[in-house]
Amino acid sequence: MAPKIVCVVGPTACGKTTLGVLLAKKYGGEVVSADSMQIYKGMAIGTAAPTRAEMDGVPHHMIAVADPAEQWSAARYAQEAVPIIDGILARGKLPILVGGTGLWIDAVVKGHGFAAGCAGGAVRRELEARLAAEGLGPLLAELRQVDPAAAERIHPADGKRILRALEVYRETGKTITAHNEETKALPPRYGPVWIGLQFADREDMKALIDQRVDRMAEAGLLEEVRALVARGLPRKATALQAIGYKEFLGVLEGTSTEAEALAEVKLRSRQYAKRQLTWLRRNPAIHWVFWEKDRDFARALQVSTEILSAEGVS
RNA sequence: GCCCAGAUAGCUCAGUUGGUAGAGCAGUGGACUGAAAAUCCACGUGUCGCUGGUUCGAUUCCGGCUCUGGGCA
Repeated sequence: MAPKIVCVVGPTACGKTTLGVLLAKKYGGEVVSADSMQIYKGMAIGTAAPTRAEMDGVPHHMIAVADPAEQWSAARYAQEAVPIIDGILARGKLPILVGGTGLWIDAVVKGHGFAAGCAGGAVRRELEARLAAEGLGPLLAELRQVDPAAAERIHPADGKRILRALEVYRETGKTITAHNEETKALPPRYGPVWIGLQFADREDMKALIDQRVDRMAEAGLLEEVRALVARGLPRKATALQAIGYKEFLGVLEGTSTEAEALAEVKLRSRQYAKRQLTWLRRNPAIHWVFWEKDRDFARALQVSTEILSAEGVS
């Protein structure tokens, strides 16, 4: 029987952090963050990483543990998060996975292993160079040769996935299609109880996102970005792809005003939240807690408690 | 007050040599197995400012009006 863990999910700004802490305190748990940007150091403001005060004495893992110059991946995350979760279980405590990066959570919960190959690897670099030189056509044709199923499944414009499919074949001699099938058959690592937070009205979510972005700016997002850049972070670093950072970089470089950047960050955050929802909606196991106008955490905790006891967590 | 230019999708605009219109952005939905805050896909009816006129037919041409820019007073 896979050990029980709790997963708190939902779009950005929906209150995952707060509910995670409340649950941890109630159940004697520890929070493991599953956030592809909070993982990096020096990005607390723009990623709305929990502060000391917000953590409220609850141990948090996988936040600000990575050098922003590095590029982390779902695979690397899972590699590091799984032992931490197992450690929490071994101490007789409840692991609470809290985060907005769906793929990362799945990578931990499911039996998934990722096939070999990684960003910056020789094969990847070679394929990227070919993509730049020849365009997608030849790569897609090659994929059709080695893995017709993948060529069929992946959209012909999705360069990233075509590239990865080819990479897997080159690195392992096995198709990504075969790899996915094998990995799908693996038993799940954990027995997750999914709690999803979401606004009943999209407008309320928008209002809260706007408010939160304004607060980030007040809290010194621009200075945070400046500090990252001052450390010599390369422009195309994954960490600088984070919403808020790439836009405020423009302010530092003089290509946009702070007001423009602010509006852009709000917009991108909204679109990001929508993508997160699309990812989560296909997971039928999630128990959704819908916020009305305001986020009523007492009620959310109450509902979560009922869900957890129904699922046998105590 | 006069002159000029605009007024078309939520926004910015294109267009129709007269046969009721289409891009980008936004929005909505979707995909997603080592970049995932990434990457990619699908979805376009709106009194074509109002009102007269010409016309078989006007969003398109003509007149008037309203509003918005800019200029002259």
